[in-house]
Amino acid sequence: MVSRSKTPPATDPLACCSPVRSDALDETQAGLLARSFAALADPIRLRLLSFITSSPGEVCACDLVEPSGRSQPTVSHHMKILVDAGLVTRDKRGLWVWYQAVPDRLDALRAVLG
Amino acid sequence: MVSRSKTPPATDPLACCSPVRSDALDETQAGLLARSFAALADPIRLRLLSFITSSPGEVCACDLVEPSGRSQPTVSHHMKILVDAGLVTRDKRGLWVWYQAVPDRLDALRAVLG
DNA sequence: CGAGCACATCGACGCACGTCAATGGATTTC
DNA sequence: GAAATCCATTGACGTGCGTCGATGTGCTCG
Repeated sequence: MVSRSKTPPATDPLACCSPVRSDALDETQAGLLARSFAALADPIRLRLLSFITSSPGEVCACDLVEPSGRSQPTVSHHMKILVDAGLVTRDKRGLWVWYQAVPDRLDALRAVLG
Repeated sequence: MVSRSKTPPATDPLACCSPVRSDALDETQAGLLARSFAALADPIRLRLLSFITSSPGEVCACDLVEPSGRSQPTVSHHMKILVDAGLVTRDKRGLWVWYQAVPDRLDALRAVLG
């Protein structure tokens, strides 16, 4: 045990002050948000998301493999992470899979940074 | 080699279309941004940053250990990651270390999401 | 039905991350 | 100078991630 001192002698004008703020993130909130940010913590996934958000409508998976410079299984793996994070929707029509961004989720993440 | 087909038969109205957008993220840009997002991809770091951003001024490191629920070395480790990512500044005055958020870096990350 | 295509899943491999106890460095106070 | 305090660094451990080749699944067309 150590019996912390916390907030040093108040006589010192440079002493520690605010014990902690009240409107901070909850543990569960932080866990969910961290999982979403983790989906953005990879260059390939950032580029994949960029390809999708910079397109007006949907984007076909077949158009993501070549510009990303990764193998098809790797791209599929990363797209699954983006979909599981709720940042992108997946819609299979016929042989092809179409991806679309989810603006609400992106707004939620933006809100945490501001 | 595989000689992909790319953009399937144009006769099909549901066929693949946009090959790729032009204003997408560069590889180097994506790498730098991913490192910043990786700093937010951990619940403890999100809470630490939340403690700082929700405070009006600076926050003493001694006031971060207890509410985070982690050991002192672990908190120091995570704060170093936040500082290296440029999201927080570190200023040692006397025995104590004071942290402060960097709004410009947070704005830059917000810009990528919108 | 059978062949061909688009995409997902599996298995395996390195490598990086989160965590803590123990230790070290720097600074103030006596 | 010695003791005490705050914080950073080290070393070690388990776990998860990124990557690819190989294989599986579902769909379309002849």
